[in-house]
Amino acid sequence: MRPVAIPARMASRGRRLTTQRVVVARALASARRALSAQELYERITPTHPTLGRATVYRALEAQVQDGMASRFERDGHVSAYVACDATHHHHLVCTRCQRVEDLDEPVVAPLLASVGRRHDFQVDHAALDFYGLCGNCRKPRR
Amino acid sequence: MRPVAIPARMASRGRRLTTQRVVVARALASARRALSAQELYERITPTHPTLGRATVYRALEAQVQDGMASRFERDGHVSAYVACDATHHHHLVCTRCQRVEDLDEPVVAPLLASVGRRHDFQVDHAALDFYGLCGNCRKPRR
DNA sequence: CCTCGTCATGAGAATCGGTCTCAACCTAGG
DNA sequence: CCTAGGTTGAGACCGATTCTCATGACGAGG
Repeated sequence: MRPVAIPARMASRGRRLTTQRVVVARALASARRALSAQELYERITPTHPTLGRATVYRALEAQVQDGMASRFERDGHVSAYVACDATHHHHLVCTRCQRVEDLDEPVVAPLLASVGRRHDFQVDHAALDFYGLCGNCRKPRR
Repeated sequence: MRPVAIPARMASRGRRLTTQRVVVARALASARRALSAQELYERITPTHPTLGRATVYRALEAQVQDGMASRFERDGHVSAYVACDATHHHHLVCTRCQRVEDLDEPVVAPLLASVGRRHDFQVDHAALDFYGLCGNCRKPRR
């Protein structure tokens, strides 16, 4: 599914490699869509009943810091996370099915240039994600 | 400051015109930047000590629904609000000083077109706000 | 300008993500 | 092995927002 060994990407900056973090990382990577910490916790609990809620939050935070995941704001003040590779890019998050697509740099670059030209404003690259409906969710429901 | 009579814009859809909502609307309109409900509450309390916190939240929600304000997500799962006119547009929110600039349709249109062309994805117009640093906040601090 | 049906309000309790605390534990380096 | 220091799990804690419910006010229709 994701040939890159997850553990290999978790050793950064004196961060220790623990089973818990690997479990969380695998669970997120295999989801292929945006999940909240709570949702992830519920997916993990059945197979790892002793893994604590706080550990999930901490593991997700670590992944975000290490560039292995990005965080989104979902409606209702909830954070959602998606696994992503370390090369920076932006995302299209479907607000209905939570599926995430990558949005490449060339698509957003003109926008940033345009904003810079018209307004004196530096858009935060890390905050540049877009929400909406994917093709599937836009089809008329039966 | 804002010549349009606020009360006149608050009568929509059988919504009652109460002093409390006018107070909240005026306070937000005169702020000219993004404020959280709590911040707004604190600005209102000195002059209207009996106005309840819940009322502020409800008034802000009503304003968002009626197109008199937009809501942003600030770090820490806090909502922030800005007064805006009913004609739709997007915003540049400075994450440091919370000042808000308007971003006109012509600037974002090419982006939406580009996304539609490359990915089958309909970006939610209402969710299209950008965060970053305004010119002022980007100047080197002394 | 009085009445009534509703919707709105205020105060505090309740929720609910998320974070913090701390003792026990484990990883990595020597 | 042994130690130092990052990690963990449980539960307490926090802070923003929402809910509850009795009371109060808006405003349409007499």
